[in-house]
Formats: sequence, C-alpha cells, structure tokens
Amino acid sequence: MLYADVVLPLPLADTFTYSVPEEMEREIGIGFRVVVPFGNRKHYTAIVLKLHRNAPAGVEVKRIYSLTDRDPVLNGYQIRLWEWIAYYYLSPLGDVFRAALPSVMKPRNLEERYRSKREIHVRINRDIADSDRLTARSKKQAALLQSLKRLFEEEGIASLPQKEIPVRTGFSNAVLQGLIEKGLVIRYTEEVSRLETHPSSQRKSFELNSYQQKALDEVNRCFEEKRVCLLHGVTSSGKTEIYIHLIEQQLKEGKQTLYLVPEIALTTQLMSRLSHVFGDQLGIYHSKINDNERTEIWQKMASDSPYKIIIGVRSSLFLPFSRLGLVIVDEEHETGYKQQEPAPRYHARDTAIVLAQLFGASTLLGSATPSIESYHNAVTGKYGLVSLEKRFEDIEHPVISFENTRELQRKRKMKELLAPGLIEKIDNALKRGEQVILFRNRRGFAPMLECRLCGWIPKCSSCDVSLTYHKNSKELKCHYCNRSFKPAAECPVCHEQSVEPVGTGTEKLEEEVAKLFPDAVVARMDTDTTRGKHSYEKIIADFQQKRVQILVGTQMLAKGLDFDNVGVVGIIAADGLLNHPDFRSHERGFQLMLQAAGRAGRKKRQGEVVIQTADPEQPVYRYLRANDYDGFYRSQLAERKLFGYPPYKRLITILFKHKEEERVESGAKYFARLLKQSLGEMVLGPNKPLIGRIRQYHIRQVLLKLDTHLSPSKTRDFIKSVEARFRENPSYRYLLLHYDVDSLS
DNA sequence: AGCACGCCGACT
DNA sequence: GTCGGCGTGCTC
Repeated sequence: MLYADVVLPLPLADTFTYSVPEEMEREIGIGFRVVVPFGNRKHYTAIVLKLHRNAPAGVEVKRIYSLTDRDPVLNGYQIRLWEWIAYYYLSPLGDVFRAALPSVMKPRNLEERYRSKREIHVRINRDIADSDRLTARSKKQAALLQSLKRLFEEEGIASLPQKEIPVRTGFSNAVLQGLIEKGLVIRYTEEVSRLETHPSSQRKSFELNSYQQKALDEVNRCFEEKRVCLLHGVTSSGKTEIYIHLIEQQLKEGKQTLYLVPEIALTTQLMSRLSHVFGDQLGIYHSKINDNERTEIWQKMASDSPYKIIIGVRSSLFLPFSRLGLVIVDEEHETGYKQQEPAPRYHARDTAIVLAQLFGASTLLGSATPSIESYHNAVTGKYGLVSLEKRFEDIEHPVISFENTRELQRKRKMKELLAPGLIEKIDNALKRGEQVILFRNRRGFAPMLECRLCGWIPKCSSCDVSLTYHKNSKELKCHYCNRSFKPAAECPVCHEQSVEPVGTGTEKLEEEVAKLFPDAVVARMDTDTTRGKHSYEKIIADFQQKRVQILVGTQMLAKGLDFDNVGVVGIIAADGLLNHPDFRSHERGFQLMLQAAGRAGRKKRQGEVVIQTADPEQPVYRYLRANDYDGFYRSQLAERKLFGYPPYKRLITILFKHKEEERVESGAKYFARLLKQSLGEMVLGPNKPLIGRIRQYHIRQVLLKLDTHLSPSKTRDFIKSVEARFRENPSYRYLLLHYDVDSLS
C-alpha cells in the first residue's frame, strides 16, 4: 500500500498520512495537490510532501479523496523553502502553506475552486465556399465578412471576442448575428487568460554610463566569489538600469530572475518601465492583483514555459521557480519586507537569500540607505559591496539646510508650522517655475506629548526612547522597560505650562501653505486622500504633469517616485521621525529623510532640502547634512553593540496571549524562567507590551537577545523543548503563544 | 482552524 | 427536565 504524507492549510506543524487509492498511484507525486477528508466532516486541499510504504501505527488511515492536478504545483525547491521557513521562523508548516498559495488554490470545500475565465469568440467558417452567394442580398454582411477576413489576416489571428466586433469593424451586432445565422461565422467559448499582456516596446535596454558600467562589472565580479552582493547606490544613481542589465544576462543564460519590491503602492513607475523592456517575459505579482490572476501566474510558473522574470512583493518568493539564477531585493532596508501577522513572520530579504542559495543563484540587495544589518554583512565581508555614488545624468546632490524651530519659536518668528527660511525658499522655487514637496509625518499611531514651544519630548529615564502618551490612564509609558511616568505639564527646558499631546498634521500644513501661497495649486497625499483605488495615481500624475505646484504629504511620498522639477523639499517635523519608541527609529528616520531629500533635484539646478527641527545638533542630522551614510552606520552600530541589538544579537520575541490576565502573566513568567535555565541573561521580560490587550486577549512578551555564536538549530530545539515542558502544565495548555524571529523591535 | 464531546446554568 | 454556553481534545 502506498501512503502519502501531506501538509494541510491549518496552523499545524505535523504532516498527516493518507493512503493512496490504487488507481491514483501512477499519477500522484510529490508536490501534487490532493483533497483529503480531515476530521469528521471536512475536506481540505493538501499537498503531498512524501510518498512511502510505511503504514503509520496506531491510527486509522483515511484514503485520499481526489487528486487535484495532473502536474505538481510545487517543486522540490519550494518544499525545501517551506521547510526552511517553518524551521527558521518557528512557525507551523501549515501556516507556511497558507501564506504561500493563493487562496483559490486551496479551496475549503469541494465546490469552490479556481475557474478559468471564458469569453465568447467568433471565427470565420472556412468550410463554406459559397459565402458570396449567401451574402449576395446583404451588403453589410458581405462587407463585415470582408473586413473580418482582412483584420484576421493583418493581425495573424483566427478569432476575436464577440464584444469587440462593433468597435473593431464598425458593424453592429445585428449584422454579425446575420452571419452567424447563415453559418458563415462561428461563435464559440474560448478560455482566456486574465493576465495582462504587454509586448515589449523597447527592444534594447539603455546604455549604461561609465559609473553604472563600472558598478555592473563589480557586481558581476563580486558574484564570482560571493552569493550575496549589496549595491549601495544613492538615489537617482540608476540602480534600475543595472538591474535590467543583470536580468538580461540571466535571460541569455536561460535563467529566471526574481525582482522583489517592498509592499508599497509606489512601484507603478518601475513596473511599467520593466514591462517596456521585458514585455511578456515579465510577470507582475503585487498586492493589488486578485486571486485568480495570482493562480494563473502560479500555473504559468509551474508550466514548461514560465515567466523569465517575476517582479513582485514578499509573497512572490513562493512562486514555483524552476531555473532561478538571480534574486534582486530592491530597497532592501524596507521594514515592509518583514511579515508581521499572521505566521509565518518571515523576512522576505533573508528568505530570498535562502531561496537563491537553494538554486545556487545570486542575490543582489539594493538600497540608497542599506539596513544596518546588511551593510554590516557587507563591511565584514560576508556579502560583497558595490557603491554607486554618482547621480544619474549628473544631477547634483541637494543642499541640505536646517531651520531650528526651537530658536525660531522663542524669537516668535515661526508662522504656524513653517519657518521663514523655508517659506522664502518655496517662494523662490515657485517663481522659477519649480515644484515643492513638503513632508509632515503622521504621529497618530504613537501619540506623544510635546512642548509646543521648544519641541521637547518626554523620554524614559533608563531607556532613551520617547514615551508614549496614554490618554485613558493619563500616563506616559516606556515600550521597553514598561515603566510608567506621570506627565509633567511644565516643560523642563522652557519652564512653562507648554506640554501638550500632539496629533496629526498634514491637513493643517496644507491649510497653512494654501494661505501663504494663494496662487499655487496645493495637493495633499496621505492615507486619507489615497483611499480610493486610483486616487493615488491621480495625485502623482497631477504633480508629474505640473498641474500641482506644492505637494504636501506623509512619508508615503518619500519612496520610489521620480520627479524632475522639484526645487525644494521640506521636512516639517523631522524630530517626530526619530521618536518612535524602538531601537530602529533613528535608522528609519535617517533613511526616510535621505530618501525624501532624494526627491529634490533637477537636471540643471541643485535641489534644496530644508529640515525643520527643534534640535539640529542631533548626530543624525550631522550625518544627513554631510550625506555621510558611513558615519551614520558606524554610530548606529556602536549603539547597537552597547544596547545588545542586531547584528550583535539575534532577536526572538515570544508573545503570550490569554483572556485571563493572571494566566498570561504567570505563564509568561514560567516560560521565561524555563528559558533562563539555559539562556540566562539573554532572556528579557516578560513585559506587558504597549498594547496590553487585543480583542479580549491579554498579552505578554518575552524578548530573547541571543548571542550570535549560539547554534541556531540547538537554540530552536531548546525553545521547542521548553514549549513542550510548558504545555505539560495543564493551566498553560491553551495559552496562545507565538514567535517572531528577527523581530524588528 | 474547526468540530465534537462533555460538563454546568437558565429556560419552554 | 432540555438547550446551549465554552473549556478540552483531536484531527491521518
């Protein structure tokens, strides 16, 4: 008897064994989908991971109900990737399955399944010879038949969708109907693809300039020795062109490329550029495409004529590549690459490196502001490093200047939000016919107190992070040590009753700007104004086509957009970017400001960037002014070393949830105690997180700061053994618990 | 996850 | 007396 071990799309770590009906034995294989009964009445789509002849002991084995496909949906590489993710991110294999496949590919009942799209087509009936006689009394029918013949011949096609006939030929449906009734034209249903096709319109890629060519050569040389290479290229240095050349090399070798982009809507410019070059060899897999389209991309990838290039977000890692040669992770520092909820909480950049390794392929990480981790890996020689410092077409770096808002406040020189110096620069830019972008971050999700005079923000006395203001309890809380503080109404700097909660600010900024520059058209871009499906593109297009002179918005504006007429970029409340309560806040603030600054610049004139801050002496601004990524990196690294963060430690956050607060509290304490027996000081907490209760569930967290020399597999085995011991205690058996490996905070 | 089984309280 | 609440256990 043949047995199949299958994985189910449920949060279960184990596989389940089913017997293979005899008639299925020859068709089934590893990576095939099957439908299996599970539990008393349910059927699930499962995937075969193993075939064997060992009858499992002690359980009644059920039969596989049906085989879903004639070919496997997964290949061996995918299965190994799933297993790695489950192991490394401490998540059940079933969760990996759920994350990997589009949901129509794992239907929960027998009726619901993927259906191909059908269209009514018409074609000419070639079997009828005497068409002239049949249309002799109908001029229009004869003419339509002629024009159809011509159309088909010109375009080298055999049929057209019926609904396109009136538009393409100018004849009404009634005329067509006449031809159909006479049997001269045949109507039939055709299975069509949902995927857009876009023939390449630009056969050749651009020539590289000498700097780009040099960088490309270096990347290639680097791949001879190392699997991973970091391309550190300043904004507008033309990284995309280098990517395109690398992809072309892969095409020549018959290899596939995966081009990962962060989960942001701002990649439309990039995607259309790539599809111009690569046409139908390129598959696009982003968050807006629906499940049926995903399924068709998947099927195409599993077929024998797969896409050669996939550009996509995080989940495109799971597509069934067969000859992967290169993975590009663009904007590798973006935190959106880390999946937060639900499990598996994987990091797409790190998973991409593993995927590439499975194929013996190379990985190129690209960023203007690399993550501290990646840059560290490059500097220490684990990755190769290639720098690209010249901006494309000799656009110069923008000049960065600062406005000290605390000083200006004191001298009563501030307008509401804008410093006089910035107002003047905006005015000049507008007079020159240039455009302006103003950023103001939205702080709503982490409310703080702030001195309205000097911008002072209360910080935790032992953790050096800003405190979060809790309206309900009227308390200030520290995310890290969980201490709470009483808010002082008096600012310790100004000695005045000037400390107030701060809210969001783009609307206010828009108002002020509109008042100051009544002749300019002002637009705002934030989550409120981009709710509609195309509102986003519209705002961008309006700005690009210069119908808008001043664009006000949140950080969503900073990423991935290329404009060519921006004279001034203003960052209004820069300090707010740095005061998020976690150890990456300076890194993120720095990256964001540098990216925002990158929006400034024109072909002829140097762009200007104005940063408004209450504390221009902060080191991060010093590095920003000098455009000194390296210095910033070193300062961050020193801090990370001091406080025990990556790359010096590996973080694993363990979250506990239960409806009874005492139960989570004691459970988390018990778990931490068990961990401490081996890991000692590396175990921190449990702490009550910032949001201590979600949906009736109380939460506690334990943070592991693991030494990097510890064996990852032994550590995982140990954690799992602790979990098993923990579960032996009946009062903790149903405590929910999950892991976040390489957690971001 | 999702379902059944089982043990306790408030209802026709 | 039963209906149904959710805590507990299990699914090949």
